[in-house]
Amino acid sequence: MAGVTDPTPGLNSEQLGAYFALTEVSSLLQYAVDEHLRSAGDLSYVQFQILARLVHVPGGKLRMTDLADGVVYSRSGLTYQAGLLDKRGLITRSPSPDDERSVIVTVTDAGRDLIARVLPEHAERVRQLLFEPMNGQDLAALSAILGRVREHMRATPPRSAKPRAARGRGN
Amino acid sequence: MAGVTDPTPGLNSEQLGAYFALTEVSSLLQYAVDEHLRSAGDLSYVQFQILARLVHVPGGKLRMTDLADGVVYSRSGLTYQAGLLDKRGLITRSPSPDDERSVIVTVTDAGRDLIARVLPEHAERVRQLLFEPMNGQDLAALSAILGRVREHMRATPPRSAKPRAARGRGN
DNA sequence: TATTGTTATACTCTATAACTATA
DNA sequence: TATAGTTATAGAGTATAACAATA
Repeated sequence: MAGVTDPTPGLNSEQLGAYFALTEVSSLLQYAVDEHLRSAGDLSYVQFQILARLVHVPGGKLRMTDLADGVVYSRSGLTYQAGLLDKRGLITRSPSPDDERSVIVTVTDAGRDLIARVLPEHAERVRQLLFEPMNGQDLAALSAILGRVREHMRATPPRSAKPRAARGRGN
Repeated sequence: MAGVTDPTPGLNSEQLGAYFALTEVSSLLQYAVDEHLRSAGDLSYVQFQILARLVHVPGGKLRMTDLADGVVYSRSGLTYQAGLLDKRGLITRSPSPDDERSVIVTVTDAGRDLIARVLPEHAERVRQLLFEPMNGQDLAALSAILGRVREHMRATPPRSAKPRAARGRGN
């Protein structure tokens, strides 16, 4: 490895390799999953995330802000996506009784049906691509490591952090 | 819908958790890295990838097709990005002497300088976000697992695989 | 004054298809 | 006929800023 890859400052070659592997794996996975969601349900990944979140939540209702918090979007981006889902009858939007400023998003039956129809194949793709070459030990290790990294990232605002909503305690 | 997370068909809850963790980690990492590359060098991640690839290759030259093979783009997408880099004087494009159909892309000194200027902080961000919460054992495990998954994914075309270039031996 | 959400707008990126030229 | 690349075009998605309404 001496001649081909010059040492990247701050990362040794093993770290660099792991970084690239992570990048490529998630990129390929994303690509495959996107394609499936679009062809099977005419959904972008973001739309799928929104619906899936709503389906997983008791009552199937969330405020726009809560949704925006989960997905990394700008408010306007979420409004745009919610508009598309609304137009297709997969969600409804109505003002919150508690706080007239807020908008409550609710999955419709059609939205639930769509997720139910799409999810099995989605999961199957993920299983086949990501988990097939792993044994139980691998899975446990990966979970532990990525879980820790996720916590770390959540607590490490990217240097110029706008103090948004109230994210954990990071501020 | 029994409890909070209903079991996703095809994925057990540990797999589901690992999948979400992977998604979120790479998404947050991507976000942070994108932001840095744009503010520090006015580069999108794709443009950075193109330049970095060229810098890493002896001679700093690659054919368009070779570049397109690395990045997942369509040819036209690559042409577009290369056009932007060309316009900024970071690469040059010239017909190949061997094959008049091909275009050889070459990094300019300005391109090298830009990468050299941007790379240290890029690496530092990655190190801080991704590797800080890992010990040597974690890194080794992650590398091994992701490396295996990557091989598996490369060899597993997403069901409707166009027989492109000549990718490994998959097709 | 701060928060929630929408709208208008402008921009980036990506893909498809048609096209040129070389092999 | 197949390959390499460009161009035209059209569409999706995102962010910013201005805005309205409520707390």
